[in-house]
Amino acid sequence: MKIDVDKADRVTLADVAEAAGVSEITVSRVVRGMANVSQVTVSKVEEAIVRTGYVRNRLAGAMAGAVSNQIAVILPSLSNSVFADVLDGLEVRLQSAGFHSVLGISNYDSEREAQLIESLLGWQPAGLVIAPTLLSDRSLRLLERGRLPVVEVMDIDREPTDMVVGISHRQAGKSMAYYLIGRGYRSFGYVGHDIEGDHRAAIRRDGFRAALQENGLDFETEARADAESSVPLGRRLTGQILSNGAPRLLYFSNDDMAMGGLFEAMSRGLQVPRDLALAGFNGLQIGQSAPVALTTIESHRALIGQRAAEQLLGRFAGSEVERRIDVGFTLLPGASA
Amino acid sequence: MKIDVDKADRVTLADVAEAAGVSEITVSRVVRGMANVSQVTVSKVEEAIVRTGYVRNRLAGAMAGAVSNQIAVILPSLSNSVFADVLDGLEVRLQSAGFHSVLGISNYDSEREAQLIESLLGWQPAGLVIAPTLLSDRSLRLLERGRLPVVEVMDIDREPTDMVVGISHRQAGKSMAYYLIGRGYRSFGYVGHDIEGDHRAAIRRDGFRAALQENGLDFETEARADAESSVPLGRRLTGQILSNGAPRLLYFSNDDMAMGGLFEAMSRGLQVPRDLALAGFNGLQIGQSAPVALTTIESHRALIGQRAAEQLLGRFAGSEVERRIDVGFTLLPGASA
DNA sequence: CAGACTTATGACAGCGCTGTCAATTAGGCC
DNA sequence: GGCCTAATTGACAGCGCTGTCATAAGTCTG
Repeated sequence: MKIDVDKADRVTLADVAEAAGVSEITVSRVVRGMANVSQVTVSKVEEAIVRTGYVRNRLAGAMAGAVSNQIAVILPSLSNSVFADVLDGLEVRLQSAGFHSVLGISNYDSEREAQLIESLLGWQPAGLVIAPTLLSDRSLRLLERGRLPVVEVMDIDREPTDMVVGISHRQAGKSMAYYLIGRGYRSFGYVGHDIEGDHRAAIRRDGFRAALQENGLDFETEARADAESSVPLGRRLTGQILSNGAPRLLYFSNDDMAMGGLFEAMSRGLQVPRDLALAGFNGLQIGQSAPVALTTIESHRALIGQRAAEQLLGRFAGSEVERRIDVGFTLLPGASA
Repeated sequence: MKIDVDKADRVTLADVAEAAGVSEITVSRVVRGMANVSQVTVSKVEEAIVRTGYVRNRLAGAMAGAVSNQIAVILPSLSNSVFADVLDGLEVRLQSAGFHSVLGISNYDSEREAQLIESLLGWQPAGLVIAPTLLSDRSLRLLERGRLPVVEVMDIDREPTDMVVGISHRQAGKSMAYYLIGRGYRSFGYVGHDIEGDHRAAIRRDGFRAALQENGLDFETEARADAESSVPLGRRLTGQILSNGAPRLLYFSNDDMAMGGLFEAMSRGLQVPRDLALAGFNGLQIGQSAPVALTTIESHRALIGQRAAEQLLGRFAGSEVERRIDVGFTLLPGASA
């Protein structure tokens, strides 16, 4: 009964074909905008499509062998605007090429990540973009078996399974340290969020520290918490550090944290950078608009998304593409350090 | 040739069935975790699945009549963290129920929105969540024909096609005005972004203004730009207003804009709220952590996403659900006004 | 105007899975 | 032990579309 009702009003290619007086395959060709159909037929079919209210069933299309226009996207989080930016960049390019993203949020959990990969792969997507958390062995096996283009995004500090687009977070950390040392700073502290989960933040910190050590320096203090990065967390940790005699400069795990630090300093009536200097990472717009513009590193997140999309599109088009794309970063010398 | 290769290493139910010495349908039941399979068989099949490296093909599953576990999600933008928050809330609930979202970004363009609806509907999703821009007639027709649960999110100020989850932006605007009038403010200005595209911002402004007029007041100045909302834009427009004798209080189209205003005021050495008072909308975390906490309205964005997900899940479970859910908003009395 | 193409259209099978219904086996009871 | 119910398992068709190959119609040459 219910099935009958469904059948009755679900419009299929066959219905359109009948309405237009042509065969299904011809309608299919019109729908897909293929060239080898005469103008007259095209008009007839288009009219029939409108009349019947046909909506293409891509499920069936993809099943029948045509490739899917879905791209699986796996990100660790969306509450951090960084990944929203990447997704935004991706979407811009993908959509204009007629693709959609199917989303999965791993929440920095490598088990969940594996589940997501498996589950999303089940939709036979045309490609996969992932900002990996840890990529368990199981995940890697799935990706390799998948026979589909895979782009890992964000950091290029390790060997990609297939392709990778991002920046070297180690270099980003080092660059900032060199810059600051060059500016004359000699006393450093670190303020970070949960860098177990966010390994890229950990790599930046390591890079920064390595550069310090090259110059016989090291962090004098570190404040860390097991929470996701946020402005209030940055503020709280900075407060903690300031209570016990702060170093000259604080390096933050990212701009959210650094904004918290800046706010805390302002609240205490400190002069930035005279009394306390601050540096972050990401180049968030808000940091650049602050009364004291943040010294930070612009990580070109949307560009990473766009490039990732282009890598996939290139592969689909059959062209040879680079396996590793470094979009580079830009040090933004603000007023905060 | 190529086809042969594909066939050779694409593992299907049939392969697993053979490996386990049972029928396809039995494997299918195991994969779907159905109850009526004996323990012995389940183990045999699970072993075979691992051995063959089988990955479920949901495309075929959905085609064969089982419902899809995909939810179409259409948002106007992702660069605004507001929608990222909604999406985040959605994902939390959907993922734990085994659903995935297929994403579309309309970029506040109603033509694009219609295209996206049509295109995403082609994947036969189980449900649709949309933060509508304008919903052209064509879009509405598609939604009605779609015979699938639809949740419109963000504002409940107009009649829903099916279900709606959000808040009344008109009320939000009014509430803020009442609060500020109650605090003794009598001189108001408005600073806004492109409210042609963002009709919700327009509604808030209208509500605010209506409340002013109830009290014989009105905006003394307005500064607007045709751009998306952003901190720098807020800063720039505030600067403009301040150059020609500002009103006592500035009402901003949202918190991003208000943060810009706050920064501009600070940069000019103004005391907030003594010299200039500011109010925003959204309750962004950063505004609450600022040295002068922003007076604003918390719009519970993640909650909207979660509730939208629950509406869909409720429908799938066959339960009767409300057509209209007002998640409410919370006025956050900050120090800025 | 025959022969060689090019263009337009269609028939058919099958993608991998699941709903339906039937068949088989096991367990319980008098 | 025979009959009945419950638990397992399987056969079969078909979801809506597109790739492949075949056919029909039109276009050009010399």
